[in-house]
Amino acid sequence: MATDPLSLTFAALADPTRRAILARLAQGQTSVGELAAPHQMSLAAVSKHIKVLETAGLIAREKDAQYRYCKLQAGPLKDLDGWMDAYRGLWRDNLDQLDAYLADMQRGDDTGKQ
Amino acid sequence: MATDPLSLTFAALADPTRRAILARLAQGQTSVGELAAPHQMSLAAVSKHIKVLETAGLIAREKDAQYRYCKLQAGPLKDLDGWMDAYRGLWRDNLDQLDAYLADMQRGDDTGKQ
DNA sequence: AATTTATTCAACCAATTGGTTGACAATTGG
DNA sequence: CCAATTGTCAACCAATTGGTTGAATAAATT
Repeated sequence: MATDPLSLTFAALADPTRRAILARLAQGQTSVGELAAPHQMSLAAVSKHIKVLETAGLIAREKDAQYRYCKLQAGPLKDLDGWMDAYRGLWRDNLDQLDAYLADMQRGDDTGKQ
Repeated sequence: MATDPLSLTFAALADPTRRAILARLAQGQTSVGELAAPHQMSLAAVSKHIKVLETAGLIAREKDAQYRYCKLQAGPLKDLDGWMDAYRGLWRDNLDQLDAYLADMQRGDDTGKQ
């Protein structure tokens, strides 16, 4: 796998379990055990997922007694949002094309397709 | 790998070569050969990358003579943008916290950290 | 018809992923 | 001190990834 920050972020998010963990953390920080509870896999497996998120910079850990509290870090998400900036205009255009196409269809005019 | 649409999209984007291909396609449609040219790997390798993007729905192919023209499809990017909606408020908050922290530091006031 | 151009397919390879289990470490509470 | 709780680490496994090369397909050109 590529190790540049953006690739790490995308790769970390390419898993439903990890996205669920992130969604949970969006509500506030929690321990690894609580994060693992909803998932039907071993604690070790969730621990690995959390490490992937941490490596991507998407979460940070804070140690308190025998607990490791995880909290979401927005930085990489913000970078991802920045990456998307280059494409946002594009799907607006796409929709415009679709609108034009549909309008043509309703008019029974097919010159719009060329 | 998970096969749900969002996971496919994130996974497809978790590679610099594939993001470069997408960036190129944002300028307009091109053949596989032209997409491959800037990359120092075999054409077959690029062809595979393109298939990954296609499977994720990020590009579509149109056949013309012996060429396959690829064009960007914005749908999955739009979905990704929608997924981000749940997190955008969050990094605004994070930045606010950072601002508050930095302001405290400058004032020599550390009560803001608790 | 034969050749060139453009692309994919198939087989292969090393490295990585996502899961398992069992052992280990750290901390708390009886 | 001892036991329970919380989490990580290490070894292992099957499946997937990202690359290679060489053969196959399809259309254009000569």
